[in-house]
Amino acid sequence: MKDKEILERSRTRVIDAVAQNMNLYGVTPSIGRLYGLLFFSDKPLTLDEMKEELGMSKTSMSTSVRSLLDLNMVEKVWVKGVRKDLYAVEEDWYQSFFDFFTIKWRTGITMNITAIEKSIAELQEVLSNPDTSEEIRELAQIDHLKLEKALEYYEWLNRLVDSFETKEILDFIPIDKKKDLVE
Amino acid sequence: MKDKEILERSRTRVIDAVAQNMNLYGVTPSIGRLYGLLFFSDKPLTLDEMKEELGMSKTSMSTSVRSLLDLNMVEKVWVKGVRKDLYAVEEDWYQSFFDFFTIKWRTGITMNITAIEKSIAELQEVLSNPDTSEEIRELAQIDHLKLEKALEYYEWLNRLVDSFETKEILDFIPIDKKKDLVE
DNA sequence: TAGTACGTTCAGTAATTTCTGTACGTACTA
DNA sequence: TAGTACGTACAGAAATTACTGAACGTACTA
Repeated sequence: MKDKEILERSRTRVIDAVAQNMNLYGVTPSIGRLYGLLFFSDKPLTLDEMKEELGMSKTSMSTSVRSLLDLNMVEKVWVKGVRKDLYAVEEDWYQSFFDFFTIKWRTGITMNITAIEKSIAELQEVLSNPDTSEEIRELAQIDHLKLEKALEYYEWLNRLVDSFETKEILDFIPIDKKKDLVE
Repeated sequence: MKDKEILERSRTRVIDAVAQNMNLYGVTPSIGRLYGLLFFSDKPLTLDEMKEELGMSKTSMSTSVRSLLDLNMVEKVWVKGVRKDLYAVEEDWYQSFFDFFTIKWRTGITMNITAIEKSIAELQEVLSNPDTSEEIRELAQIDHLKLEKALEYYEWLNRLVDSFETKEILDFIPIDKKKDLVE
């Protein structure tokens, strides 16, 4: 049966590409392939089915699915009468994209802003002290300036992530290609 | 000398945060710390200075700097009379951000679009063949639909990256906080 | 031209990450 | 209540990635 092979190959090609792409975003290739499997599956899958399909351990399936859940890329599905946990992909890829980067970036941004603000405060302390030597004062001033610029950048990034989280970015880059239609 | 320590500590804190953040984007912590070092440095550094400062091998410095160069986050600086190569950070963090994601994402997007288009073509081939069994036809149709949706998503992502590359995103999310001033 | 200073290539090593199998806890079933 | 089916923690194994040091090529220097 040749056709079946063609379908299979067409899936595999896309799954590989998607997995590689997700890997670029810091997701393990295995997790990426699992996502691909779920993406093409016509029904939610159990851990055992995934294990079977990917030839990996159940433990791996468990932890991988959990990662995808944490990123809101996969959801737990409840089906009457089925005892095993079932999982399916979040169908809306835009939503997944926004969730992924909101979740992933927000932490980093917050951490950076906190660190920078703390350091700025320390530098200001040094600068406001009349006993500070001229040499130190100059160094502190330079660093202070750099940190202020960095802070501004992270605040901008925060606003970018806001526009992901609220989906307002879609007002600027609409899904519908005809962006300039309104004008 | 207490003040010097404070300055040092304030730098280290930010460098660590930045490195951790970059790690989130798929950059090695070592490379992140190197970037931090260059960020705070008041002058361009040589490989030997970096090696000294970070306590790592020159080989590592060479490859790490190359990575940062590839991402346009660091640039080679030429100074009259200095034989060694000198490197400094790209001062404009927004530019670095845009370059980073343009470079990193574009490849993945292109790869995915290619793969998806190829698979779609194959599926259409199967679908247009009158000998195709009803069972196969149905499967192909479902996959085809999924791939069309995925394609739409990647094309959207491509437009998002376009807005990074052209910096048009700054029209929507301005660096200057007062976004709604014009209205 | 020989000598030296530099950056990089490459093969091997170290460190980290990912994966597996066993053991365990919980919840449903008879 | 005992038994079974399930998901997950955890420790060790396998695979991958990051790092190093020696050797090499190139270009400047005397």
